[in-house]
Amino acid sequence: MNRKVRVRFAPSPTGALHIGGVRTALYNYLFARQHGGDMILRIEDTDSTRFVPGAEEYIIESLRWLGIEIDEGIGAWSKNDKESSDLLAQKGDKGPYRQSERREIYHRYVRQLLDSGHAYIAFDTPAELEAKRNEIKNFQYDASTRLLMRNSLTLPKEEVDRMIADGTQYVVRFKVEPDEDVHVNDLIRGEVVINSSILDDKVLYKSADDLPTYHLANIVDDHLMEVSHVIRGEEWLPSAPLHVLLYRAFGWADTMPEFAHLPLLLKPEGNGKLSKRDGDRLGFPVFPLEFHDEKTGTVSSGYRESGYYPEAVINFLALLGWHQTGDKELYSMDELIHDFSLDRVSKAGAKFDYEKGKWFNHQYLMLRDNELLASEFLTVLDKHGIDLKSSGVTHEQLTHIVGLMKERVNFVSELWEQCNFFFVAPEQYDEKSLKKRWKEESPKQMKELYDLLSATDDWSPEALDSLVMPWIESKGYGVGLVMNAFRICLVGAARGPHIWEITSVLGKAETLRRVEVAIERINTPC
RNA sequence: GGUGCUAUCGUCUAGCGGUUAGGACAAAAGAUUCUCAAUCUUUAAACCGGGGUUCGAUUCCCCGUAGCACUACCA
Repeated sequence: MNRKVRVRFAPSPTGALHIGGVRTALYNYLFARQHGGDMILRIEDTDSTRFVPGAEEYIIESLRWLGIEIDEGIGAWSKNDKESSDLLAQKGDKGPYRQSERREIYHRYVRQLLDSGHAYIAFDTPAELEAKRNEIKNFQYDASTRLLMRNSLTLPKEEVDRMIADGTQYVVRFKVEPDEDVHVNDLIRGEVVINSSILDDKVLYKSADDLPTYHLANIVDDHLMEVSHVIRGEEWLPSAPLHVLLYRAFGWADTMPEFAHLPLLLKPEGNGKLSKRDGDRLGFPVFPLEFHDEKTGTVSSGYRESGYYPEAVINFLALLGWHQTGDKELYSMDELIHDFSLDRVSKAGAKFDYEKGKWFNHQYLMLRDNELLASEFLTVLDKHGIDLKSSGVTHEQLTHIVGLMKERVNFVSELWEQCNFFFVAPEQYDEKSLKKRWKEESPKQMKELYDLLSATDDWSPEALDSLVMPWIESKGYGVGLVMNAFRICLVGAARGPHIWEITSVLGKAETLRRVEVAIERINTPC
């Protein structure tokens, strides 16, 4: 079948888009781009009771942040766009792309199924169904039980018509013919066969809100929107045979899309698939962007706000369930588009390894230009109340500092705790470092060092090094002891970059001042 | 309970009948350094079990086991 590749990402606006959904979107996108096809975003809001305001905007904003473009549907955008302002703009001639706006279309197709005898009307109330479930073990609404129920198969036509006219609530159910092996060809798993007898007569439409259910809407829309490949989570695999049956019932079997069911993202610890609630419980984000739930008033952390770069999230996610032959780990979006293939997607679920996500961010942070990092760090400094000018650090120095320190952090925000001493003098001195590095003779040595340093005017790292090192040797002091005590004076702890890098940024006056303060403070315990 | 999917180091995975079973994250050790990191080197770490098929199975088939998913008028 040689038709144009068209895929869709079809989330429900029931809250924040979670990271598993992001990966599904990503795989769809990669597949579409690789084949020169279209990526459609469709909103599946057929459950009116679960709609969450703002969820659509959230989904689209997330995809934009990550660089997953949408060619058609809600929120269409491309990287070449100049910041299109309307987040929810629709694009494409197969719309509307929001299922709640497609009622008339679904009416038509429900009618078709009813007329062709593939579906029937059922009046059983939720309470009645519940009663049946209690009465009959493993009750299922199917060929073996449908004649026991209140539906258009068992009730006289006049009564059915009358009830509908009276406004009695009803649903339309799909009439599954029993005992037929339904074959589903899955691009990742191969052929899956399920006997139709285990399928129930799924509800396709509910009169209560005049909306179809997922199953009906999904098939009708994929057909009308000429979707060529359905790439979705594995949780849909059990209902894939039902979908095949629906395509057949509509007479669309020959243009049925191909299916690919993706392995699930699993919890890092214990069992089960990664859920929305796992995030802050386990200490990592499960959402791309921070999410404010207005109903519960809770805030869930997001990758963006946690300091992740989108390219790190993309790279990390791409490799959770897909891997090319070989050892390559770092992939740009373009490389992913080039290398991705559905037949190399793993079949088993992948535990979500958050630690590796950090490592990916570390990689991308190190690749980042120092100037850019410096400007990012500036906003972190600002949050800590640091103003570059008053701290006496120049922009050149900041860029230099960032360059020195970037390889030791995973996030820009971590830069603060690694190098705050460049901007503020230590308030207190680290207990452990003192114990190990500040000996009885340290105050005296520091005093001598103070005198030595005050006498010089050449403050370059090289000059200081060739001044101090021979001095230590001539005095017979331990290099480690002197340098670490010195470090404690300047930093407040035994950490940080090379000591002359620190003195060079601090300058002579500040360096001497810190030594002076330290000698006094450390000797007078309070 | 029923149905389906899945199964290589702790984790993500490479392997597509014959390999010392490879890489990465995490872990440990060492090197380096004035410190902490980073870096480099090294180490430890896996084919779920049982049957087949085969000269030969991690690889193919079956069974078992385990994990997961689904089993709504939710998607």
